Amino acid sequence: MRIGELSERTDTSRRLLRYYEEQQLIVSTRSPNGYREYDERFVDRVMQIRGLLDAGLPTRIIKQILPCLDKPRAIHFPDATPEMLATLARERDRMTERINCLIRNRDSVAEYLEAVSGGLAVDGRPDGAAAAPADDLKPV
DNA sequence: GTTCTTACA
DNA sequence: TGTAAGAA
Repeated sequence: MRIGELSERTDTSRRLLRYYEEQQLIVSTRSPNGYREYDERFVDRVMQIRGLLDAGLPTRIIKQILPCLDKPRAIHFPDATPEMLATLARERDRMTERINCLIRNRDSVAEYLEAVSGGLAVDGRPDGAAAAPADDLKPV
């Protein structure tokens, strides 16, 4: 597929896709006309990259750990250098810190919301009816 | 019409 | 990251 389709399917701008490629987070082949051609599997790959980016990891780090995240279940100690393991552990801890921070802020906002709108959610829906993506952070 | 590169904000 | 220009 060309960049346009990958862009739509991953909800990522063409600009960003080219940038990711520049940072070597993804690769592509070229059609005779020069257009970038992507394999089906890159849809998932881009999604994962976005997730890591959203988690606050710099592209520099993502480039290093992406290969390992491809097959987390597989036992490939071969390329698991001590430096990389340390990096992963460090990033994991930073993620945990952010999650805790988000939870605190979410709870603060929720508390404020409940204090003002007596039982009526700001969006008009009954309390709790609104989607709460932040809940995905709880399991930590 | 879609994509490419380069460059600027 | 977005957007613009000029070419393919």
